[in-house]
Amino acid sequence: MGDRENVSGSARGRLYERIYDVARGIPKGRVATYGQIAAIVGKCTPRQVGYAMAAVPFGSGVPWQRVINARGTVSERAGGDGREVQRALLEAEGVRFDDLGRVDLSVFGWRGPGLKR
DNA sequence: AGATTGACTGCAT
DNA sequence: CATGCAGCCAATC
Repeated sequence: MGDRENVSGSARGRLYERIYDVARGIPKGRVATYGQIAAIVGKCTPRQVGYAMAAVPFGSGVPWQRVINARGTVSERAGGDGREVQRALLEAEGVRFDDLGRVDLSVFGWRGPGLKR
């Protein structure tokens, strides 16, 4: 059978799978930026991370909500809604947002794989 | 093969 | 803090 690496219908894994793997490494109650993920994965830019996150299948086990932009804000993605859902999920994990809807990356920002706190 | 878009980043104004 | 511009690379048309 042709091994076509068919991941969830569309898109080949490879790069995506690598990004998902890093995303799964984000501890609960912490958030990482697209640039951070890209740096850990290597050979990939924040755009690709964002693109990969947009392609995350629902319930795939990837904490896509823990991935936000470098400004500590939640990006407004296609569809318009969902941004508030992401915030609710993060708050449920212990991440605190300020009145402007921003997260203090110096406190909740993930420092990297294996490095906790 | 070329043009367009995109859950980004960083710096300049 | 808002807006604009350049760099970046993969997916889509």
